[in-house]
Amino acid sequence: MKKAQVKQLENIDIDKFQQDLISWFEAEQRELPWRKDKDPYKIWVSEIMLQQTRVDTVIPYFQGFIEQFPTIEALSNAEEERVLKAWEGLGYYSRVRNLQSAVKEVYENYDGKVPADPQEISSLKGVGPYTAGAILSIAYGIPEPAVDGNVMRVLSRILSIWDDIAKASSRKVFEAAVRALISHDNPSYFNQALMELGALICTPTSPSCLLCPVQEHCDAFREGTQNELPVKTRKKKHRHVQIVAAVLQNAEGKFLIHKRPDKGLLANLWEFPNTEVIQAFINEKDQLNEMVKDAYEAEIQIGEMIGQIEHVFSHLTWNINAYQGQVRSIAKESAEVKLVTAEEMKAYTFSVSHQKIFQQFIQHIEKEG
DNA sequence: TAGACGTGGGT
DNA sequence: TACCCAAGTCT
Repeated sequence: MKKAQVKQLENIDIDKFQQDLISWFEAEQRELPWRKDKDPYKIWVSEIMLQQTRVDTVIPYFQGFIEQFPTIEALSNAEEERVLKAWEGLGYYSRVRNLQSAVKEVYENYDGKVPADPQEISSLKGVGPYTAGAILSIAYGIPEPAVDGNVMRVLSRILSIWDDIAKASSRKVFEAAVRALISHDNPSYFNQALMELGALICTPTSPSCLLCPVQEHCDAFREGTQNELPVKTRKKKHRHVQIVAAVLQNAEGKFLIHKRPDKGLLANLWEFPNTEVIQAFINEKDQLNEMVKDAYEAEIQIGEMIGQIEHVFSHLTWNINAYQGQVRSIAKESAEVKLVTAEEMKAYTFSVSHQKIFQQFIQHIEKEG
């Protein structure tokens, strides 16, 4: 397949291709908040948010985040709890913890300036090959490839590259192609145009080839193979986990919440007491009771079920049976285990799954009157 | 290298 | 319902 790729590269008029692509981008690019200036910090924030996330979803988060943390210094000095709160609902929460960690690194060791060196910027937490290339090209005009899913889709079609883009090893094939094609006059627009083309024209299903500014350069269009490319093997189906959870209140009406561990799923986010249901055990209420007694040294009374929730992650599904109940006593309040009022709870960051549990609780209360 | 890591939207 | 998809990175 490498031979074929080199062959297609030789068929391309690179100057014309760059010109057609960039002219189209200049005319058709969307107005996006992170395109207003070239502040490397803002470009960086936007690129992290955009990872595996739609533009429409990111826009309000980007604006709120930049408002709260407008500079490297501001983010560097912010409390993690506030930073997580600004990310609440965006998903892949390790992104923002890595971002803050990397921003601190830049603040302390790079005089507060995002490094313009490929090796230095790539050493920052959460900055992989795509993000490094995106920041270097967009903020600094350095001709480095920024290969994301769009770029692989677009170039697989233009150059007839049949490598499986689901495999990590394929990325370097596309990086080599970009290095051969990229405009050294305007690497920023070149990279952004490739991605914009993938988002607006060269879409995964039913691409708009008739509107494509680089149609004449596209091997897939010539061959009629645009619906077969890119090659992407499918993932295995994920597992389901049964969860029992409870919204518990003490006599004053305060809610018992718990901070998750600093590694793994939903790291450092807050949650309502819950545990995985082990089949070969007693009933689920008793299992939750045991967990709460062991982990929080609390005595609780679990009452009615308030709802059943299915929450789908990318790699697993939680089927949650949610209850309400009371906290009779608790020996160990701590930095990770707290009793808080509904108002105080708003300052804590919860995953969407646990927000759903609380919504069930509210609905149940309203229904009871 | 493949699986972990979120969420919401589309078919 | 059950996939797949969206500007990836880490382990």
